[in-house]
Amino acid sequence: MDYHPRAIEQKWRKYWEEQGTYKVSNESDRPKYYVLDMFPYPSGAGLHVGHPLGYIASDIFARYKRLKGFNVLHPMGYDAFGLPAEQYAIQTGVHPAASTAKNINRYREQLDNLGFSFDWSREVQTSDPSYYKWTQWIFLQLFEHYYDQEAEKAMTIEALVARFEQEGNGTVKAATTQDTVFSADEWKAMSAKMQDTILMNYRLAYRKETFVNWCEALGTVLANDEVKDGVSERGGFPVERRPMLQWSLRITAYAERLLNDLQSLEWSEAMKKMQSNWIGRSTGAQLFFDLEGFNAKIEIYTTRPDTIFGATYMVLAPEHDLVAQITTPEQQGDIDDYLKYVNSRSERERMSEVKEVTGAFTGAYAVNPFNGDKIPVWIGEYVLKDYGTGAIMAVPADDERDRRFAEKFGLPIIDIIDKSAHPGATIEDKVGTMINSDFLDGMQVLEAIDAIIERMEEMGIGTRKINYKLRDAIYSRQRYWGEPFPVKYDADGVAVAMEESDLPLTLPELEDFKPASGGKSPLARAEDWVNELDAFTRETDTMPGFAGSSWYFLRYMDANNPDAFASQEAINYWQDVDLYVGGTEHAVGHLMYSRFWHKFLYDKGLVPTVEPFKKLINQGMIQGVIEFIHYHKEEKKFYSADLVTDANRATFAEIPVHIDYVTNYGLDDSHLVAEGIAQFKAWRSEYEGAEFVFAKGSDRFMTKSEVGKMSKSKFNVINPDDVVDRYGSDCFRMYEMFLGPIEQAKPWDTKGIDGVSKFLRRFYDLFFNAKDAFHVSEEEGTKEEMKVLHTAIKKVTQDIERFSFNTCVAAFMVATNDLRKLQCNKKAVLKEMVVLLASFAPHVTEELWHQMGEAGSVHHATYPVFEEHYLKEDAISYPISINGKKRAVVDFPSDASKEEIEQAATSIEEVQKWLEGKEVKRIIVVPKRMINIVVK
RNA sequence: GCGGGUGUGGCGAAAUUGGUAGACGCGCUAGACUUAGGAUCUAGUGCCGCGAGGCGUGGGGGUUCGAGUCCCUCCACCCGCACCA
Repeated sequence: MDYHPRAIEQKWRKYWEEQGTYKVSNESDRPKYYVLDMFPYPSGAGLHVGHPLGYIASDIFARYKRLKGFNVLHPMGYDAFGLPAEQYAIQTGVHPAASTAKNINRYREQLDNLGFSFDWSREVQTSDPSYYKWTQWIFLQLFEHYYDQEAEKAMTIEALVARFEQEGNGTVKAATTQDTVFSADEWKAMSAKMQDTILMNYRLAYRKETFVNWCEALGTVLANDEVKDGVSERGGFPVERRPMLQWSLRITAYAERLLNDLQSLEWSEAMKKMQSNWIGRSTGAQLFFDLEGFNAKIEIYTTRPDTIFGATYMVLAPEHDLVAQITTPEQQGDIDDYLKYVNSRSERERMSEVKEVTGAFTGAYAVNPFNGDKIPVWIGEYVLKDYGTGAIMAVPADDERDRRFAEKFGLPIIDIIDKSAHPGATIEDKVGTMINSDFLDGMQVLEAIDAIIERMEEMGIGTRKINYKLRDAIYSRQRYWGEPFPVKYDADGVAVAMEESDLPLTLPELEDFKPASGGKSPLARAEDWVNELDAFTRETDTMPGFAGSSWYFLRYMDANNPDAFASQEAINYWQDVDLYVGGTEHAVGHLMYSRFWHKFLYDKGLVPTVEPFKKLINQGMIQGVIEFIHYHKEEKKFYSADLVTDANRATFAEIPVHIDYVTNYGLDDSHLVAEGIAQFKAWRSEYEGAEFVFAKGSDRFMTKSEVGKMSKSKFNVINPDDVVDRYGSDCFRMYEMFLGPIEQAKPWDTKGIDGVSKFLRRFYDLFFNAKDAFHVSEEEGTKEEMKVLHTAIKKVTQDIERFSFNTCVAAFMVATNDLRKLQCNKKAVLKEMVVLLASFAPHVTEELWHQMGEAGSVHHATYPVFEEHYLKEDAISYPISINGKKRAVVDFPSDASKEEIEQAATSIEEVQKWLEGKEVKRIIVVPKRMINIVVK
């Protein structure tokens, strides 16, 4: 019987939809399991074959868990706010909502074509007001909370205000940028605006001045990668770093918990490492240096307080507040020049030219608190404003960067650590004996660190301090297509939260999506909307992309709830995501923010778990193959790739060819035949007359293949729909899994798909007799058949559990080939095979399930049980011992006669006899493997 | 520079705790059936060798009766971070 996947697949997809086969309830006595994919941004390009890899893997796992008896939540939705739709709107005038809706429809069609078991009744779209109402709501919660470091959790601003009224802020230990202390009376005496300013220093969502790349000529803020050589990439206008008032989220308050809780997660080590590096915890000391002639101190952070006797200069970040105050008149010119230079450089340039040493002397001197030495104070861009205190003590003897700086500017270097006992230690290794360091002399580095911190604390000039690289997240975007802030400002500019009952605050309609003047969001042009409230104006910035995606996994639990972001019953039932599948590109963005929001909601008692994503699998990217042909620029002819040599390569241009024209595309043997050449000429009419020089002695025209991203501009996008049309989605799903390990990046190569296609046909054929009629026998399976079945059950189950889907497909192939050889048509065996295969090939298994006359859906069946006795190699063990030392065991098949065993045993003894006189060192017998006799 | 990973046939890749390296698929070879074969089926296929046999998991060294797997070292490629004091 011929296998016609398209007809079968359409039939069952319709059936599933009608039957609501994949609808999942929040009430079940089955154990819950939550399988989640990172939801896509619906781009205009649609899906290519690389996108579904993770979705297929998670779908297989979700189906497997369902068959195993779990109530499985497996939803899908769209991260629908984003820049591309807005750019498209600016160019074409098409409203982002319209283009997004169109793209979502296209995505849905493509996803539906692959037979996923999503429960679409729970679909979410982050740009839908009924969804972003709750994004705004969570933002307001962040706004109304601060982080209390004693309670180690978020607490309300209301409670904070109450404490300020009682005792001021001196006793409050909080994550804050508030650096002055006030009493209760002082607090009460403050103006509302003043109080608001102070509270902003505590709120988890707060407004502050942040440095951005400002382009005056374009009237907008530019992202780092839009700035090149200090000018805008578009237009070449000057760009400066300028502070702007922006919303931020105080994620740093959660740094310690975000770091500590990593260890409980089943994520790859690489992923956890990326997160912990991003958080970047370090321990050290914070201490003050007096400034000579000023009533001010420089506060610095160092992980190496032990090296303080080698501190021969200090460096402030160029943006440091003290710079203006302490610069001497003689140095003012130098400093101004330097600041001008620094401002002209984007953050990216500062990062990319790490090796270059720059700086300027302020003319001021600090005083070493331990020996009274005068230390010159410099500024330099290698000291970052946002890390530590934005100021360092420089120890050129023990820090690579400080040394380069000292060498360039001729500053003194004092050796303070003797590393002669540690050959091979680098300049920054914390080993060696202290020298030239007063009371630290003779100590080892690690004891010296402790000793000096103790001394500093006694002297009251410094403290032990933990620092993080993690920065607060800037949360404002000057864009239209994002969530509006549910915040209004009074005449004093005090931010006031909107009432929950007024949410959602929806986006106003606009026709022009270009940024407004002064770097403002296009929303600023919706004046009616901005000013529609008496005595208040609205915030015109919108939230960034990660806002909506930081909590969507919770919405799926109760996606249509109008009264809460999800009901407490739903959240308590589903708890958290058991398996999360997505790309590594979100390692520190989305995954960090989601963990942060989740922890905040946990503090509020709104979610029962500390972490949102228990287990994480990162699927590798599927790349494309880019095919080039060689064009001889002078002769104006195309040459087959084998004719291009290193010697003549320069005379050729490489022209990308649409892969549809290439036969056997892939890494070897890809070529154009006459038809492909005709297609190419029709496509690129400018080459219509060009001659093609073929490979030697062949009718082939070789191309050059390269692995790269699939993209429209490389003409190498493979649309899954085309593959599905030809082979069916069961085949496509299995082939994607068969390509290789799920976490590994690999180029797409359609060539091997025939193998999987063949497998499916053979599997299907098992159910048909020689006359092509459906026929399965009611007889019991033979011992041999049952062994094949149970080998498959065991292997497939193990492999699914460890996400080794490629070997799983191989196991299906082996079993099918074996059953074919056995000419097995026993229902008892085949029915189990159908269920086993159902997660991978949902359509054909459903078809066969029904053909066998089984009731309901195969996807509600019970996963086959593996019974060990079918696999057991019945064996008798016969122990032998040699030289009284090693004990070994030889296994014989159970049908071996006693005589055979005796004989084998004697033969071993005979070998032993034969070996007499020689010293047998050892005999190792590995059961069913080998006998290894070692003679000395 | 730092951190993480990878390296196995012509290709994609397998290989529980160290135990017959190369499962499975592609490709290739031969054959069968066919008007035909880019269909299907059967057999073969790591390399060298007629053979017996030898050699084989990036290179070199080590531990072990035994190493793709463990240790040291070097090389190549990929990914992430990048002046974090």
